[in-house]
Amino acid sequence: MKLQQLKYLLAIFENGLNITAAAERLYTSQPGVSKQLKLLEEELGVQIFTRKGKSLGGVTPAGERIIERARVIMQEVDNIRSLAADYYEQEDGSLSIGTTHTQARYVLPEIIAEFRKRFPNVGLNLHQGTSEQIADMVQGNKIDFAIATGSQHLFSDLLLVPSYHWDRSIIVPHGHPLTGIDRKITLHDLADYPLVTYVFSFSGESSLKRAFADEGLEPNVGFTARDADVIKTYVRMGLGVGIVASMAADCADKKDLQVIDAEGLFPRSTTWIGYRRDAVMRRYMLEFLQLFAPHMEDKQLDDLRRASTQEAVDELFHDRQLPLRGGCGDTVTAAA
Amino acid sequence: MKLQQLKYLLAIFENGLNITAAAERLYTSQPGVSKQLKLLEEELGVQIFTRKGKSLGGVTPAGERIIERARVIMQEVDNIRSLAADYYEQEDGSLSIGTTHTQARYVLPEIIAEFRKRFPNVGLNLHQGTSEQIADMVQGNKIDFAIATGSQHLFSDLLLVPSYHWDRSIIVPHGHPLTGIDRKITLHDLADYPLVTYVFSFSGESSLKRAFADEGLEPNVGFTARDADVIKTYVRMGLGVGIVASMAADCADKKDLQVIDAEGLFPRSTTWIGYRRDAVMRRYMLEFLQLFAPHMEDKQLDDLRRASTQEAVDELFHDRQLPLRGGCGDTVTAAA
DNA sequence: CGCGTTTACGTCGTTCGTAACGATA
DNA sequence: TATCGTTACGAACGACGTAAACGCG
Repeated sequence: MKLQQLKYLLAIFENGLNITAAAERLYTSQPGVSKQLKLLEEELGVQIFTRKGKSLGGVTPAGERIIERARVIMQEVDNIRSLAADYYEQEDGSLSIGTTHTQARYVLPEIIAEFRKRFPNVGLNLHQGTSEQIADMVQGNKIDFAIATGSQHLFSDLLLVPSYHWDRSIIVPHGHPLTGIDRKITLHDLADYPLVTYVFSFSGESSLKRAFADEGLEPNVGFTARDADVIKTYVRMGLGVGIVASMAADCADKKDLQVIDAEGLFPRSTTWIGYRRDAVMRRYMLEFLQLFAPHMEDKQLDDLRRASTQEAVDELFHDRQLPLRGGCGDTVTAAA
Repeated sequence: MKLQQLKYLLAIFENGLNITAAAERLYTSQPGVSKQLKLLEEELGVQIFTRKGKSLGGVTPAGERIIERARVIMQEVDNIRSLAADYYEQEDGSLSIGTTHTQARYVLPEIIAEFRKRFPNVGLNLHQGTSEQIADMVQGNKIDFAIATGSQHLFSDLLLVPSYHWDRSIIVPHGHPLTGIDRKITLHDLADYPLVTYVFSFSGESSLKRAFADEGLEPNVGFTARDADVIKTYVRMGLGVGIVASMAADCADKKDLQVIDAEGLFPRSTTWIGYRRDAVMRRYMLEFLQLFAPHMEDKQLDDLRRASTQEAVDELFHDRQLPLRGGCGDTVTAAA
């Protein structure tokens, strides 16, 4: 058995049992991959894939279990490489982050700027998507970090570090009736207008809808979009009242949009950053983590390295104040 | 990086950083091992071992972590081989068991006889030792199963399956005063005589001493030995009253020794069988497990396969009756 | 000078890529 | 006939073992 054979095996599996495609991804010849697969199967004495004529048809039960194990092995091989590179004090490498639009657009820019300053030789890849798509990226081992809000159930392979809280903000065009109310806006006020907000996540229920339902109200959701910029565009066009993450209520928008703080109207959300529980983190990854969750002290970061279960991670933060991010993406204050 | 390099690395480490010894164990040439180590270090860009002149001096911090990971990898490689061999329906292989004298001498013989009948082509290795020695065997990955009583804390790498209970028996020469007592023997009765029993485990406290202490008595332990056969010999010589596991109060001894049941005098003990939590079990291993813990039904065996934490294993048995083993090694009855 | 590691080098087996072949839909 | 996997073969590479050199105690 050779590591290369296991690598080929995984590549074949991950390319839909197409040896040609796997060979291309591996930058090698197709007969080579074919042969190594055959050698592996011969050595083990089992078929890993069923054959449909000459094509691969499916994965045998033995194959499934072998693939599982091969995954662990390749992960550990990567870990050894990471470890070594870190001890070698090499500050190059690459960092792939899967995240949602709000984070990518309103929160990460300054963090990434700072990170680039500290690690100019680390390549950065930002992969944007829905929670589900990010979960897929995790599955395929495409990203080092996932950053999202809620949807914890999709990320059982990751350890999630709670990073900050945020509330929602209401955005309306200047002169909108809601701006005339001089007391605190209520859900009842909002229920009168068509709302423009985020597409509800496929999984997990919408905390927005729930907030209305708890007051016996039915929100009039006129339009949903995946990202705040689209929502703002439609709000500008007078299509409704926008409800977005406070971080997305950008200062720059105040020229043509009015931002109303909606703190207290909806449950506060918590954004987390997650990493594979079985992956070794390079030093620059730890630093990124600290940039993203700056409330973490060095000691906690160190404890985090040792934590291997979500419970252990939660334990580290359960009595901790997380920062609260407000408009313009700034950290406003510490939340209770 | 190659699997062979990792294998060599571990061999060097396990042979006290002596490359020559490692090469011999690997049935290969010493320069080959030396070279592969060097190549690995070069590829990773870190020293794994510190050098003392030309000899290896110690393990670097990076080396320690790399060795840890390499262990996992080699374990998974073994797992893949095991899996494959099982699917190939090969009923050969080998089974190494680490256990104590009592098990090896009084309990395992008939189990092993049955096992050999079912799997004549599986090589069997019985390694006998104290709990501590067995723990070392586990550490060095020398055994597939460990069988012992108590000492759970020594075996955190294993999943322990409780297998049966047993009580102690008192053995005395014929005509000993204790045989004249026609009520149930008490600890007070025993305290009058010098006792001959097992060497107390280094770790964990002696339940025997504790039982006496709970009644305000101080036992007069005259002599301790590691195994029941030695104890019996000294009891025959009139050196004291023997206290041994009931299984060891062999029927054959009744010619010259009298066996007095001590049920209730001392806390009941539980013998378990343990296997590495990260190892895949071959079919014959599962069957051995079932032979040793026959109260397990097929369904439980299947659940066991999936269990990955000790809690999950305990859960499977917490409302289960374990068999009770009595004199002559027979299973007497189900315990409450 | 013995012990253990590294270096040097010739041999042999393996991997790789190209090219040709075979099978399937 | 297009797609995909296997077989065949020569070139390049890498692993292994022997022999010899080196460093240390």
